[in-house]
Amino acid sequence: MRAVTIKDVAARAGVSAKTVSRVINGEAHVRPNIQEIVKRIVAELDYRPNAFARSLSSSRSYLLGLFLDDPGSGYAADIQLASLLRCRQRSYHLVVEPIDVTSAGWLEQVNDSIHALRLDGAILTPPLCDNPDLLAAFDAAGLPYVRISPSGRPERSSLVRMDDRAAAHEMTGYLIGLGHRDIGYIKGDPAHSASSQRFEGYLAAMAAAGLVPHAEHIREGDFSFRSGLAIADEMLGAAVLPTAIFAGNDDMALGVLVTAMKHGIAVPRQLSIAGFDDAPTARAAWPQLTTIRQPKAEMAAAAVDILVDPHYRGNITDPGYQRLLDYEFIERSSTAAVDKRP
Amino acid sequence: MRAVTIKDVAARAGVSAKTVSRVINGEAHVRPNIQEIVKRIVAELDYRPNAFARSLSSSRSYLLGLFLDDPGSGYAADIQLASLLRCRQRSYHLVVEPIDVTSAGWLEQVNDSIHALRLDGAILTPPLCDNPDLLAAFDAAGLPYVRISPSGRPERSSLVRMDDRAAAHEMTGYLIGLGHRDIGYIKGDPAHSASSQRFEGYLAAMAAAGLVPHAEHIREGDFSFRSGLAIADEMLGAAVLPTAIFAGNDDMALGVLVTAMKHGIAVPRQLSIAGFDDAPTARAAWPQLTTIRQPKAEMAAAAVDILVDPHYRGNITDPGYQRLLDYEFIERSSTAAVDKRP
DNA sequence: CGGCATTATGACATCGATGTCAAACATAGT
DNA sequence: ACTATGTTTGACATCGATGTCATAATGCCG
Repeated sequence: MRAVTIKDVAARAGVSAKTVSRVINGEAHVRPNIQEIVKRIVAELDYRPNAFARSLSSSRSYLLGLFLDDPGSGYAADIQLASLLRCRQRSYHLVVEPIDVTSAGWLEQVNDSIHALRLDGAILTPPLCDNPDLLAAFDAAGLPYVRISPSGRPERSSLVRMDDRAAAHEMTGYLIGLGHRDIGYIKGDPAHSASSQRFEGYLAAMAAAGLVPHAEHIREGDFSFRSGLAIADEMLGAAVLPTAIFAGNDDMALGVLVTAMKHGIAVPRQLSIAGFDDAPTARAAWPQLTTIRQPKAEMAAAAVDILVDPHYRGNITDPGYQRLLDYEFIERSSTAAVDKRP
Repeated sequence: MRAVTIKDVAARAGVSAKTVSRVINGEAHVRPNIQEIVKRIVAELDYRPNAFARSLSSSRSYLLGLFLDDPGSGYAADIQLASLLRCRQRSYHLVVEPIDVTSAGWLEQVNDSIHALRLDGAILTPPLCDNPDLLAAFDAAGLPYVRISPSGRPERSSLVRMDDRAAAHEMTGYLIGLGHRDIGYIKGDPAHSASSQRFEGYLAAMAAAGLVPHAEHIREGDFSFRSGLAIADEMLGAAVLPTAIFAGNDDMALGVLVTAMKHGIAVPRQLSIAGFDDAPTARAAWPQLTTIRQPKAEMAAAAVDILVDPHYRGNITDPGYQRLLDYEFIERSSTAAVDKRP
């Protein structure tokens, strides 16, 4: 029942443990025929290197940490799955670390993980990627990290993002193109930098079309379905209604959708609704939401790639380590040309 | 920048490394005043044991594996988060392993994880917990595992579950109590044993009330929103409509809800809809779904507790290692007394 | 105060891999 | 044939903790 070790393989193959190690790690300087023999024995014995022993001696852990703020969200799930799969391809493992910055001692917990597990790298999702204390802890530990969609400071670390501003600009332009002039906007959680970037895109597009947003039709939510519900309830109960509402994410857009139904407002005939994120529920809703697809899987995979890249350490300013990925505009049935009839 | 090791602590405290080890692991036979000194030095130097070294020498990895079939689902997210938090409390770490049993070489991948990481235990979620190949792999490796809601074979391993049958029975009884007689049922994915258990509960409750289900109103979906949509579309387009539909999970129930809206059928006045799971979307929908809350977090935590219990190894038949947790019936607004008017 | 059980402590081997370095071997050039 | 150079190979130390076991210190008793 004892596990097979490198020595067993070495003995059986008639070579030293070091040579087996060389073959396994694809190092140079091993005669081809010996390589073959070793590989055969490895397969025969079903040998698998012990990750702990390897980490201990090589001081690499082959472990990446994924730090999440809200692990229950669909966003987190997508990022996690994609990173996991990419890690597997690169024979790394992923350790998921949900962080609750409101709990006492959270920083201590982060340090525990970093040091006990000797992580080789970390992936930070919003809004953690903008938390100065957290970044300081990583810097102090000398742990390389990649931020996904951070708010700024590109010089601080490598990062992976999409252009939220441009996407929101495009969506707003699309609504304007449909003939909408009074377009409401629901901002997201101000803790997320994406919220302001998206809002800026909206404002810029409105300004470019010479439109002035109706003050009552610009609100701030927190990215939750619930906040979408509440805000829409106020907005749709008022005297003057917008003909379109652009929400900072799909969850809030769905809140608007449900509220519109409750108020007997037909979507998209009387009200167009646009979201952001392409959450699974965006497709599940009826009518399906027009939205922006974030390249979440691609961002996660790119983050892993950067961290495991052997040339990576240190040179974060290399443009290859500052990736901008493409979003996708998705037109579905929650938006339509403005209804001209009185 | 070199990390602090146990030797550093030992030297500074004027004791041997072994004594430091004893203090850290709370072993007996260390004089109280020495314990204090060591603890002080540990804090001063901010020492943290290297998990790899510890695992290597103790042949315990302090790692638990969570094996998931559909990592994107809300169910998976809930289980994962709860296990993660409990692992942290017990100073274990969790490695999440999504398994795609349709992909080639999945079993090989599982074996890799088991052996390379030397997992101390595994948590299996449905439907993986019923996969004979997977269980065989764990047994062969001598890896203890806890199954969450398995279909049966309680003698095979310790397990944690709730009574799906009783819950479905209760829900059906509740609908009957509201005056419903023609209650449709949408079965879940037959690969999940919960599907049949819930269906049995439904059948038993109907039989107990002397009701015979309308053959056309019993269908089989696959737990997806989409399948709920399709099935409801057929059922609600027919001549004879049920007055209530009980779906095997919330996603399908939501499909029914959306379809009812599309057909202009008022919920719950003309049609009562009940779900199962208490998915987040069940509360988000409008009207909110009447459903059954599964004790997912409690099940996950219990699974972790069992695995890290030092008395655990082997004696799986101990009743403490076969836990049945309580579900909760949640009445919301998608169900109502049957409308007597013609 | 001596004898004996018990507690406290540390020296040393060990877990299973990789890093270092020197020795053995091969190849080419003169 | 004899260096000079480069390629293969393995012995041994090492990573940082814990397990084992021998020994030192202590406590208790008559």
